Amino acid sequence: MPELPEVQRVVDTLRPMLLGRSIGELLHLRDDMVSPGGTNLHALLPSRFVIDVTRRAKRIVITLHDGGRFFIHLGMTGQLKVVEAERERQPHTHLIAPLDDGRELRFVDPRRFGEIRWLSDGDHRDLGPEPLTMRATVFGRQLARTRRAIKTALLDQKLVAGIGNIYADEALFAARIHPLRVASALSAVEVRTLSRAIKRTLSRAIRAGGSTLRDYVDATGAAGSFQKLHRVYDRAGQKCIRCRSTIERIVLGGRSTCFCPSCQRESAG
DNA sequence: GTCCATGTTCTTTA
DNA sequence: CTAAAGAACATGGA
Repeated sequence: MPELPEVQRVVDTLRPMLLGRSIGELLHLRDDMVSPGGTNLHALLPSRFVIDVTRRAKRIVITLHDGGRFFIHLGMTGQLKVVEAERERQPHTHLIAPLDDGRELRFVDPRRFGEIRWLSDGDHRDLGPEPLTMRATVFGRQLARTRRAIKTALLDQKLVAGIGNIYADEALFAARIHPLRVASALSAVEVRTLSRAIKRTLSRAIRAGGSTLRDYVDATGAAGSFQKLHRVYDRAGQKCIRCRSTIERIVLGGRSTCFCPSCQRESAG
């Protein structure tokens, strides 16, 4: 469920519900979801209050009043919600943190690809620039260093952080760049076009509340609607909205990749 | 039973 | 060193 737009949406809806709230004794914690191993959230969270909720890449970062910080990564199926305490618990709930307003912060993740990580200083170092605010020249410098396919490069969180399978395909379509093009072989014009396409696509997706394919909801439980605006993702076999050609699907880096063979030509000419 | 899935990381292979 | 391919993690839906 979660790429940058979905995570941003969770942060935006979570922030007003958490700011200034203090956390009580944890009611439930599956501690193998917590890293580094051995981190004792039962000791770290209670009686502290939340002063900030932000996003870095696909991570939801919560800052406490004494400077302690942790993040939650939603993996594929994670949900982070604030609900009334008496609300029935969903299966696969791995964290329940009671708040001082009668509500609870809950983390639900059936596939358990997500994680809760206590942050020590210097974390996030392994992540590339934020795509919404990066300069095109920085992006270009990153791309120039790799001969991988551009689609594969976009999914590399060290190269640029926050893009996943949906938005990589959608941004490449918007920029009319074939997913198999060698990253370092893109022209300066193409790099700028792609940089802009990424920002525009992500911004539109955030405005639409993200893409809900199956599980994704924001912190209030609301689904997104950007899936209705997908041009190529999950549209293999259907007609391109721009040229009526048939959208193709290939497998790249183990991920399915959808593109329009006519709008996104493989040779630069 | 099969295949596929919005993510990340590790291993093997070239 | 780069990077591609495959598997792994765990669960559920079609």
